[in-house]
Amino acid sequence: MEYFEELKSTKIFNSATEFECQAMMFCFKTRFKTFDKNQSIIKQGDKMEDIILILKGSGNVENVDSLGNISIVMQLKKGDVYGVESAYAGDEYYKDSVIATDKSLVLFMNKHRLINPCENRCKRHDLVIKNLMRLVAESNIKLLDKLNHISKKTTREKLLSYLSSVSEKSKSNYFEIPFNITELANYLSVDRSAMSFELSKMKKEGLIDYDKRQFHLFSNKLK
Amino acid sequence: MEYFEELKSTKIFNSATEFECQAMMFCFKTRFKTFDKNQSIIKQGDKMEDIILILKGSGNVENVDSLGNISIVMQLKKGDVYGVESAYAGDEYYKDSVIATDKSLVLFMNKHRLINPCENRCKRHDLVIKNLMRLVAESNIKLLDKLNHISKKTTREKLLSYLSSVSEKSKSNYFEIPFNITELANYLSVDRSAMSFELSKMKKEGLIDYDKRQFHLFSNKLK
DNA sequence: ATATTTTTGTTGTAAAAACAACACTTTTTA
DNA sequence: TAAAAAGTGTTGTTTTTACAACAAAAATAT
Repeated sequence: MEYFEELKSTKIFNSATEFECQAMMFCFKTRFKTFDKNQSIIKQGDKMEDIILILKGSGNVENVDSLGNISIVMQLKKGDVYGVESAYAGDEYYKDSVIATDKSLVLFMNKHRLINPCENRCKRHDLVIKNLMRLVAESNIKLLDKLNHISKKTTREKLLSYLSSVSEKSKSNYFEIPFNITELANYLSVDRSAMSFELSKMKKEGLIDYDKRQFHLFSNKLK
Repeated sequence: MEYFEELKSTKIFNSATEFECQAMMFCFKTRFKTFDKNQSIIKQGDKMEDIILILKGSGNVENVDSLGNISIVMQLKKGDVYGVESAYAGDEYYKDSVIATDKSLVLFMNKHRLINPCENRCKRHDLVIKNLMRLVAESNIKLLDKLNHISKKTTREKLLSYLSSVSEKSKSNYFEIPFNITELANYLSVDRSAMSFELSKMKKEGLIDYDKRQFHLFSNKLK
């Protein structure tokens, strides 16, 4: 079966055999599709038919509001899904776009087939739902994390909250962030130039050092 | 069985019989507890043992950061749970407080017992997990909603984004918000006095009208 | 390898927000 | 029902932000 190895390595299909996977692929009416960097995997406003699973590569969930402001809602890595909450909420249209940030392989699964109890009684469906639960819980954590950062009043506080959290996750004061500067500004919902200015200021003050996506946080200076 | 009616009316236990509920109460090592308005149901930083379910009343999930700023993360209503994501993430301590906003009845369920496959093979456990999934998905939606509001640049935009969303949900331009003014400021992460000032300004401009928690949105004026 | 596009840092200016202080109102409590 | 506490609206001041514009650097495409 094509792509079985990729499926096997995700949290959602991890415990299924090749045969079971094949049955589910049929049951969920799946399609595999590849995307180049910067291609749209999902377009905000399009009719929502599928829940997607990233099998290779990565993507950004982006939202454009009525004034044209772009916000990066969250990032998707290998094994992540997008659309589960919306499917449960019964949304008809995608509320965000998903843009590939690398060459990517994506699995599209029919949302009704995936979240509703299976008439075909395909053996592993219940287990997949259980696995999905863990993924949705993780997505929740990501959102809470982001909320924590952007709830801060000043740009500096937002930056420090974000950088500290990445630093903590990587268990080091030296770490790489998964955004470029422009994207980080969109993620933190601040003006890019103002943020860039604030970063330089923090560098001058000896709070942080950085080059491209590489950061060093002088945590001893953060009283 | 005590409180069976309350359990029955929640999404998570909705499909279980009294006997099954009783078994699960034992299996999840549950405790029922009542709270007065403004009492702490959960204290940020306390050891996390339980996932809670609101059976009567309501509560606010609040987070206090290192600078003392209070943020209302989300609201919990009857049938809502708190702590599922943290349990999956393996958090040891509660990351937020939950404060009763009414006289409330709360069910405490041991987190390990709830989220792990059941050795006792208690019949309905799988179904409960599936129901839980829907709740976590809903909580996800709430967070995305909030994120949408506070990602806006100005206080006015935040207010309009929030008020529009409440208006939409209540399908009317006249609606009641579930916050007082101070709480709304904490929810939107803006300064209370500045927000109060902005609200008056919007009232003067004829964009909105309000009194206490009652709002009227003149949507025709919002270009 | 060169041209083109995108990203980045910097600046000045105008707008908006936070903060602090205070009087007044409403709600809670004893 | 009186006293205390909590919530609200308003104001002036200071700090911070957004916005616009531009040059330089880096990344991408041809």
